[in-house]
Amino acid sequence: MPELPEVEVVRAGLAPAVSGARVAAVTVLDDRALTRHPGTAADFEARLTGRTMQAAARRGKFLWLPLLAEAPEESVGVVAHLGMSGQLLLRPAGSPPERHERVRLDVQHPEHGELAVVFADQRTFGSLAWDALVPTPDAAAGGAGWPAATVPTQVVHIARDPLDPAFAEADFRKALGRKGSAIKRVLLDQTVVSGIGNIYADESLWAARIHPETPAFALTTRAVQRLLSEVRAVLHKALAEGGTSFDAQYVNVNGQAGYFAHSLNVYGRTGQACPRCGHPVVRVSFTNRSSHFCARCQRRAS
DNA sequence: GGAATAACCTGGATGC
DNA sequence: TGCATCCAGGTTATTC
Repeated sequence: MPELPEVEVVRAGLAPAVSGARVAAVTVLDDRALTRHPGTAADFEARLTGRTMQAAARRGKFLWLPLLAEAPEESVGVVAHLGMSGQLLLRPAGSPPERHERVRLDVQHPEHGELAVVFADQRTFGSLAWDALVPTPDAAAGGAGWPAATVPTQVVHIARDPLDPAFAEADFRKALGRKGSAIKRVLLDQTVVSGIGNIYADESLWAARIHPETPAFALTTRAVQRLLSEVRAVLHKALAEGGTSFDAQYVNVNGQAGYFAHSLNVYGRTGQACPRCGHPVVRVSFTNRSSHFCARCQRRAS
């Protein structure tokens, strides 16, 4: 499931291939890949064809490809979200269709020549969209790979992620102090902190020895600092290992899987011994999904 | 206004 | 073997 490390691996893989590349053709094979696009598939194809991409940018789990301006004051780009199973793949020009391929961009790069940027998505929760870029509320850089202080309108409500140099720790602590919800729910709230999904929430809470159902406001300042430190450590480690791949759902732009699944301590390890204390890892239902934790290491505070 | 929940979706795993 | 059901989960609209 693409969370921050997986999306960052994709962004870093895309960046050299799309920066400076011109979109020669756009083919939408499935309109469901454009659920966030305000117009039709034909509109998306027409807008993007002939445009030149500047970079590959990311905030949290959102990606965007800013386009070179063709008019004064114009600031636009293509927003991408991988959802549950989306993939952005780099393929040779004219390569056969990928399984679950939804959109294909045929691009021409001044150095790398002709390439295909393929958006494939099994469960169709991901999407692409044309969007305007607007100034960031804090006037800092938009996100990873994008030094300009702009973000797509669809991303402006998304908080900065913990690896962003402009991440405001004080604001994060204040937000937790106001939340009566379970800390895990807050970690998954992309308007509070972005980039964390179910896997890394479970792993970070285990590392910080915090029960997932602890009310956010009940965490001490020290506990919040420890949690943030563990979130960053988990994300950095996952990034170094190429992300988490359980099956073919997540791969990098070359179709290769990551290795972090081998480093998971609690996620998906129901009934297995906690690596820290040996107590069996438990799984509980949590708002349409699952939480995995060690009931001995992660005591619930009230 | 904040919090909780359902819906969207596909394919693999499981049970009968 | 074949069919039905369950499960995975990011985001957002809806409901409370």
